[in-house]
Amino acid sequence: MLTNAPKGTKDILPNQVYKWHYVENAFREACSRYVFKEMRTPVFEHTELFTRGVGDTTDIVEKQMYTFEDYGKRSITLKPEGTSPVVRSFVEHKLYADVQPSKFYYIIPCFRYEKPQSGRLREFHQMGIEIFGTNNMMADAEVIGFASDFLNSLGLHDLELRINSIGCPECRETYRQALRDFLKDKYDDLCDTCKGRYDRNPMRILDCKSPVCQELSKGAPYMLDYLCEDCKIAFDDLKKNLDAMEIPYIIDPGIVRGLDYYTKTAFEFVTNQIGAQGTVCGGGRYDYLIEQIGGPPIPGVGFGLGIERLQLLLEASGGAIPKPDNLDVFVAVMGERAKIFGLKLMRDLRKQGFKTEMDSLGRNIKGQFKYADRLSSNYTIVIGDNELDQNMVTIKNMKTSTQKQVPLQDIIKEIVE
RNA sequence: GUGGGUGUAGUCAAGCGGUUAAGACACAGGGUUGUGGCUCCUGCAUUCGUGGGUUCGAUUCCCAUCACCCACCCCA
Repeated sequence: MLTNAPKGTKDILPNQVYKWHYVENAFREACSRYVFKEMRTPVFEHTELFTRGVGDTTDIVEKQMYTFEDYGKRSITLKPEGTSPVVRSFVEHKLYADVQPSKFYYIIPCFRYEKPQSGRLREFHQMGIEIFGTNNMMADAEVIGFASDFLNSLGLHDLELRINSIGCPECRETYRQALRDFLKDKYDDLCDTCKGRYDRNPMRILDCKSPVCQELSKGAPYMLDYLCEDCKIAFDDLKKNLDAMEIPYIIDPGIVRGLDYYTKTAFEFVTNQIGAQGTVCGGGRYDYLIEQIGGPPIPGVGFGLGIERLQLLLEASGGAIPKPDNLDVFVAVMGERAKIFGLKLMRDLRKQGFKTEMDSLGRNIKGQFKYADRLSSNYTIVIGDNELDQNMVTIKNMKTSTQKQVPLQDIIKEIVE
């Protein structure tokens, strides 16, 4: 147990971490082009932020949060998602007094007590963006367009973008009732899980996997048909914007976000290449969240993108992430004098910006070359008594297997070319 | 929370009731007392996730337990 990471957590090992750097750097660059500024918030927050923000009847809040009491008797929760903390910080620091709209991004760990499976962990990582302060569907389109561009930039082109409108609190309740009315006399035939959904979230019944429920829900009304005028205009607007930006999408009336704060726009980027958990990126609009948390009535829209799922997808789609070079120079030494000399040389080379390494296990010269090879060094510098006596070093190009003796002062010149 | 699958070295694995647990890769050392990638040699599991049970005998059969994986649910 002592040597096992906790269930649902994963170490990112040194030979894998370059993939994370690559993806994170690409994301930061995209954010820079789209003019989103990073916001860093604590790993934990007051529990109430999430019960109020995410919604206290959601699965996340009901049974998935890592909540504990600290020594000051405060109820603390490890972030289960990224949006509420950004909202909290926005309100706390009164950033709505800055020029609007506000555009933020974050790269964070999230924690949910889940049963782990492929693409689902208890600690996972999200990159996300948020736009606060505009009702304009341009913002929704920008957020979706950002996700699309970012994914494309990683060589991922065949993700499916699904969009939907889940309405505002008013029209959604009308719709739910319409759905219940439709299913009322079919209730007894629904599967057990859907019987539970009937009261709580009848919209879920529509995408139940059970063939019986699928049959029963045929002909059921769509949320899209129950949108109020305002929501309908917004959805049409969104589609118009996406068309203008030439972003392909499919309308999926089955999309329902699991966090209560969403309104109107809901979207997902989905793949079938990484198992059952195929939603790589999910987001939408949340017009009442900021107000609910105690801020002014300011609307917002954003998305969260799962880094682990992204990595799985990159793996599955063969998207090659370039491996960084391991080593420029290996300094091989023979004897005590050479070692002392090599130590200084290694330090100089590193100061000059070269990735440089020496052996510290006392390997013989053959062993040192083998080690240099394992580190895929471009050059190996050999220092022995001969070299020291002549004030020269031997430089071997490991790729071409050629070597020559050069004066000490010419080492760097030799390596650079 | 519910279901299914798997657990033999760092990794991939064979063995499936009988004396010392194949093999490959990796790793370490050597063949060459100053030169890597190829080749050759040597080393590398008193033990088969853990604990019980059955048996003269268990890595092999049974039970429990733990871990990992996958799916449902839900989500990133």
